[in-house]
Amino acid sequence: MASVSSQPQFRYTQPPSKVLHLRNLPWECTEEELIELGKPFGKVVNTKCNVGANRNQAFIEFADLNQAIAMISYYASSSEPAQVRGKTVYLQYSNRQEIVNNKTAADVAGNVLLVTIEGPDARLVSIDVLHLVFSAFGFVHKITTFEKTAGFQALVQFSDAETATSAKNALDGRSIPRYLLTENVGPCTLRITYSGHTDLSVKFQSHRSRDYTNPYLPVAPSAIDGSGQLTVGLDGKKLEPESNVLLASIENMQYAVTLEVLHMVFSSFGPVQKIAMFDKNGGVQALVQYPEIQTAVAAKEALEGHCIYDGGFCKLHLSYSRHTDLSIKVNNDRSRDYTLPNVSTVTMVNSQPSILGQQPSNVSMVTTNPPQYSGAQYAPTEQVGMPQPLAAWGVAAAPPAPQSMPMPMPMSMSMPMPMPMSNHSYMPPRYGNMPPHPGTMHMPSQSGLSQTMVYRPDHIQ
DNA sequence: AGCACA
Repeated sequence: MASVSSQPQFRYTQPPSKVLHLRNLPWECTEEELIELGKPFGKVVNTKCNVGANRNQAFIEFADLNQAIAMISYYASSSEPAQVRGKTVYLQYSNRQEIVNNKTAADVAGNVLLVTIEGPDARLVSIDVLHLVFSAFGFVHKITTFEKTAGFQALVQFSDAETATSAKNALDGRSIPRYLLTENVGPCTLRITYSGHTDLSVKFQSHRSRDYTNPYLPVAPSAIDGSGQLTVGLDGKKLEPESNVLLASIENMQYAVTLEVLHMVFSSFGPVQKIAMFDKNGGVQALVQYPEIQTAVAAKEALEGHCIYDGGFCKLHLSYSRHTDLSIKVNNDRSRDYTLPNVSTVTMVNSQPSILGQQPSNVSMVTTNPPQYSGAQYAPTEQVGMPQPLAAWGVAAAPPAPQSMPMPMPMSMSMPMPMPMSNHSYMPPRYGNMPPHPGTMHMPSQSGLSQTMVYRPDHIQ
């Protein structure tokens, strides 16, 4: 009962302190402005701004008590009051002797970001999408994801605080571009603060965590079945059984994708036996049959996510079909069996003006001499055309140019392959003449290669 | 216009 202090809550004179209390500050007064204000009187060693319910109070701590006294004394007798941005601020000694800055980790810039993915389908966002998004700002060392009361969160580790800061500034409050998400995933907004961590501990490559600096890290046992086969991809999705038949869906189909175009694109990997195109929930899909599973695998890995046309148009999404042999009933503009001894069909395909350049789409040649996609083909060929990643985020100010840090050790399971055509005899098309398409932009791939430009027809200019 | 989220 006797514990209530007899001290008045506010006194009109206070014992000197090297900490000064400021009030009536302008909205969102910065630390810099406080330092500017105190600097004439001594060394400001600490500040705290945005204090109080109205966030218009602050504290300045001087190195020496005499400096604080000098400032108070000066303004006590000055005809000009202390001002910040023309607003009079009121000074007095603080009733504390030092500023205690309970800066949380979230306030201290660090190399690791705490990312909260907001949205009803947030947990459907794969770690690969996060990696792609954050790689636009620099090499991402590690990512861990977890569920907390705050929702679905990720820790994203960069080399340094500067890189992390540029990512934070550009991405905080923004939504992941729709084209990076599958159709079943709703809008996902990113909330980003700094994490107190400096180095994440990643034990396994899994659908929950990755260490991009250590591709030899074992894959999580939970992702491997009894046979030692991967049943879960590193993105956490179940791996479909491989098949010689690919299901291609075409996103953002601004231009007609014909059977011939598909044949040409897919023939780069080996002979295409059959193609069947059909409409599926508003889009166009196609089944593409190779004789060999390996060919389909190569085509899928190389083409997945890439666009048939420059500019983000006609983006391919590939999966393995359950089919192994398509039954083509009729050769028309939607379906074709290239194995039939139908001279007119073969002639037509081979006499197609060689849109791809000099390379004839000679099926047998490709068959006997399949393209090899070795590491040498990682050589970036499209730096000129590297799009700014953030246009899709609706950011007015251009972000720093994406740094295409090469992976020290590419993880073959998650690395997008460079376009197979890049080093072929014809040149990949450059950005330039394509009609712009608002709202569509490409994220840079981890390898630094553009993800676009499978093929560019002459008839589109 | 009066002292720092617990």
